[in-house]
This record gives sequence, C-alpha cells and structure tokens, in this order.
Amino acid sequence: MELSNIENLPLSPINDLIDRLNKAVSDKMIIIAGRCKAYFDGRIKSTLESGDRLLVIKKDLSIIMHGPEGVKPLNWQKPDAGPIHFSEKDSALEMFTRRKKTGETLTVMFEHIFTSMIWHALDETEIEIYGDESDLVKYLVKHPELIEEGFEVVRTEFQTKVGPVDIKGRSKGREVIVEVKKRNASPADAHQLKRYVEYFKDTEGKNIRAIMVAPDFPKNVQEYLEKNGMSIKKIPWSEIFPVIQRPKSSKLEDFFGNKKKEKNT
Amino acid sequence: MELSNIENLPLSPINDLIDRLNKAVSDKMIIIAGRCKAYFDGRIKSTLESGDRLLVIKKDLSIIMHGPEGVKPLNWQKPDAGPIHFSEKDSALEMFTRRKKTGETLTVMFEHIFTSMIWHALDETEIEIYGDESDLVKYLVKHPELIEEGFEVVRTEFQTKVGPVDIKGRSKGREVIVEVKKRNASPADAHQLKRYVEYFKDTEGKNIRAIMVAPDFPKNVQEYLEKNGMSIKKIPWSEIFPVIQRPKSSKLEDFFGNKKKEKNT
DNA sequence: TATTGTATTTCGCAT
DNA sequence: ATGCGAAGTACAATA
Repeated sequence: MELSNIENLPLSPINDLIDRLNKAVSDKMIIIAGRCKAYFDGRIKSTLESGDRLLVIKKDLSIIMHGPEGVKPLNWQKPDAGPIHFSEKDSALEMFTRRKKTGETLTVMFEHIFTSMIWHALDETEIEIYGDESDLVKYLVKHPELIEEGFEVVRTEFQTKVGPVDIKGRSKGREVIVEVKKRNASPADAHQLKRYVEYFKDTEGKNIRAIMVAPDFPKNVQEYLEKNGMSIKKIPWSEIFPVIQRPKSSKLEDFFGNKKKEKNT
Repeated sequence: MELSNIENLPLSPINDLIDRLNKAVSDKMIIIAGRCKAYFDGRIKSTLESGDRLLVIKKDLSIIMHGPEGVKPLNWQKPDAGPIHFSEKDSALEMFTRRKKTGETLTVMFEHIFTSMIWHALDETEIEIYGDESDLVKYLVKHPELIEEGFEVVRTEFQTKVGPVDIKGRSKGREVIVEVKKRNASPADAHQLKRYVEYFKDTEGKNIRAIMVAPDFPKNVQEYLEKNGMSIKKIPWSEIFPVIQRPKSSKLEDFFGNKKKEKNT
C-alpha cells in the first residue's frame, strides 16, 4: 500500500484555509484542533460553550468532535450526512452541516485554531473480532454438553417472527430453545426469552423448554426466569472459551508471540 | 481561559519521541496519525491489520483509534484504564496498555508515523442537552392532557425496586403509571412496563393501569401491550415538543441568528 | 461494587 | 425503509 500523506494547512489567510478545507471534504480526513463552540439541533438540541476540541471529518462525511476526556465524542454526525461547509463568520472559521433527511444540523464555531491538517488516510482492512455472541453460540454447538448433559442441537441462529433464536435443540425428551448471553443476564433478556417461548406456544402449540446461558444471573432475573418456567445455566466464558481468556501477564509476546509481523515500508 | 498550546513532536530519533510521549501520558492529549496494526484482547479479541489510523490518548487515559470511516472508533479504551506505555519495537513505535482490573490489553504497533502531537487542551464546559427523555417527561407533567383527558399527575421520576417510574398518576378513577419513550417503542420497552405493573401488583396488591407513550409502536409491540392490559399513546414529539422541532431550512441564520457570539481572544 | 436504563446510542442483519 | 438485537457498547444514576 502506498504511503499516504498528511498536510498541515496554513491558518491564514483564513479564506485560503476555508478553500482548502472545503476542497478536502469527502476526499480526505480533516483534523482540526481548536477552541470552539458547537451546536447540534435535531433529535435533541445541544449547546457546547467555548473549549478546546479535536474535530475530525472523515471522507464518508462522518464527523466526530472530541473534548479532553472520555471515549464518547461531544458531538458527532453519522456518515453520509449531507454537505459539510466551511465558511468565515466574524473573521473566524465555522463549520456547518445539515443532514438532508432529518434536518439535523451541527455547527462548530472556532475562536482559535491550533492546527489544521488534511490527510489522505488509507485503510483497506477490516477489523476481525473473535469472541462475540455468535462465536459463543458456535462454541456451544460444538460442546452442547456444556448446556446440559445429553443436549442435542437441532438448529442454530435462525429467524422467527419475534426475533432470532440462538440454539434450538432437544434434551430430556423435550424441545428446548437456548438463549446465549455474553454478559450477565438482564431483566430484558429474560423477557426476550419468555417471548420466544410464547411464540412457539402460540404458533406451533408447543410447550417448549427454555434455557438461558450467561456468565451470571442477578437474583431478580434468576427468580423471574424460574418463576416463568425457564432454566438458567451459568457459563463463565472467560474461563471456558479459549479465545477470550484473560491475559495473565502484561507482556505482549505472551499473547501475540505466535503472530508473524509483516514489514510494510 | 488561557490559550492552550499544541506541539508537534519530532519523529526521530525515535527514543526521544518515545520519551516525550511517555511524559505526556495522563497530562496532555496525544494525537498520532500513523500506519499501524492493533490488537485488543479482553472481553473479545480483535485484530486490525496495517492501515492508516488516528490515535488519540486523552489525559484521563482514555484511548480512541479511528480509521478513515465511521463514527465508532476501531479500538478504544475507557478512562482510567491503567498505565499507557510507549516503547520501541523493531525500530518502530509501539503503544501498549493493560487495564489492571480486567486484564484487557490494547497494543498498537506503528509502521509509519505521519504526525505526532501533544496538546494541553482545556475545556471547562459541560455539554447542555435539551430534549432527552427526562425533558419529555417534564413536558408531559406540564401538559398531562396529552397523555389522556383528565389525567392527573401524582408523582414523577421516582425509584422503585424494579427501576425508575417516569410518571405515576390518576385517571378515570384508577392509578396509572406512564412510561415515556423518545423513540418508537420496542419489545424490551413493553416488557419493562409490564414488569413495573407486576411490581405494583406484587408489592402493593394494586391492579394499576399502564400507558406507554412513544412516537410510534410497531405492530408486534402494540399487540403485546394491549394483550397484556396496557395502553398506548402515540405522541409525535418532533411535532409537539418545541425544543426538538426539526429545522425546515438549511440556512444557519434561521436557527442561530438570535445567538450572540462572544469573542474570546 | 453491581444493577439498571438512556443514548443524537452505532452498527449490522433480516424483513 | 423499518424492526430488532448485539455491542469490548459508553455513561450516569442508584442501591
């Protein structure tokens, strides 16, 4: 992959900066570090008074604006929002966008710019993830005895009118549906499973068993499940599922020592 | 507020760069634009092959790494993760962090750095938000007739053992609890309300009415609610609630023309 | 600390 | 397009 290039834009004259930024929109990543106010108007209305923030506009027209703390941006706009426009307002830089379909607007008014860059960032990869719920289901399908001694898998990850079912099987002479949760079960999860049970009862007249699999169950949730004829099965994924075992050491080599590095220069 | 300053770090010699970065951790915002691989190991395991990404480390030790598209970071780490360490690996920069409590690790291996900056970003403000669910509840409390003709509010936003109740009132001679949703009601929302009803039945022996307020109800959800003795009330917030009305025009001045700007130089 | 619910959730998938 | 559920959800409020 060719080397991309990043360019520091001169901050003045401001009209030249505005030109360069407008030309970079939807082509390059724009990075501006500045002191600004910001207003969002749409599903909600938000007001952000003057402070230092990092504004990033990506080539898919998504926008994120970060303050000095936290993972979540202070303001953002989803991709393909609509035109993004830089202009001069009171001798300062202003960014404005309006999402066509919803009418949502985001306005960022800069008072001071520390740095402004455009970057033709290249990334042809996709993040690979192991250990999400779908992987846990696949693991259980290979080790059905973890669910219950004698459990036989019949179908996995199929759609019903009320939602997707993780595992349908047969055990102790009855049909069973299994709902798999990566994290501790919640009341909403319990209701979700109950709804599936009711669906099979209503549409197929079957009195089907239900098992919820999760690392742990708050007392309320366990009570609710059992009161409504459902079963629980605690599976501490981190101890059982090989991919998501917790690293015990802080040494990188212990986890990725088997990975081959490719030089790319 | 004093003007913060941003500093471009020399990219070589790499040991000097590493020193500067390690000294900046937990003090300044660190911004690195580079080509890198990344690995996360914890609740899941993720692998990210070589590509151009923007890495931001904030002074609260939160980390976000963005690729060229999308609002969501490719990798991240929540605040107060634990020590963040830069080092040299195969003549290149590497960042490593391990969250003490969970053992989650994030490793970023750079192959090329385009820009590296540290920034003493200042922000003493908090974002102000209008139009979230709590504001809708307050609006309904002032306009209870929107819920139902003759509705009288008794209590609002109070805690129960099963969760917070938005509005409790009296209407048509019976007690009513009202659950307010900003967005279309979901199956989980319906179950949530049912749980509250059951709570009042179990703990106070009251056969209380329940109304769910939302802009719209999918057919399944409406059926479930009515089948279980709950009522629905459609309220299209965007047409009614003044703060979140959709702007019809694309001209900035139409929305912010009334705002006074303060110079801050 | 654990539980619970909201979110401008975002994102992906299936209908 | 809408509905639905997962997410390394993040984050705040609460017990």
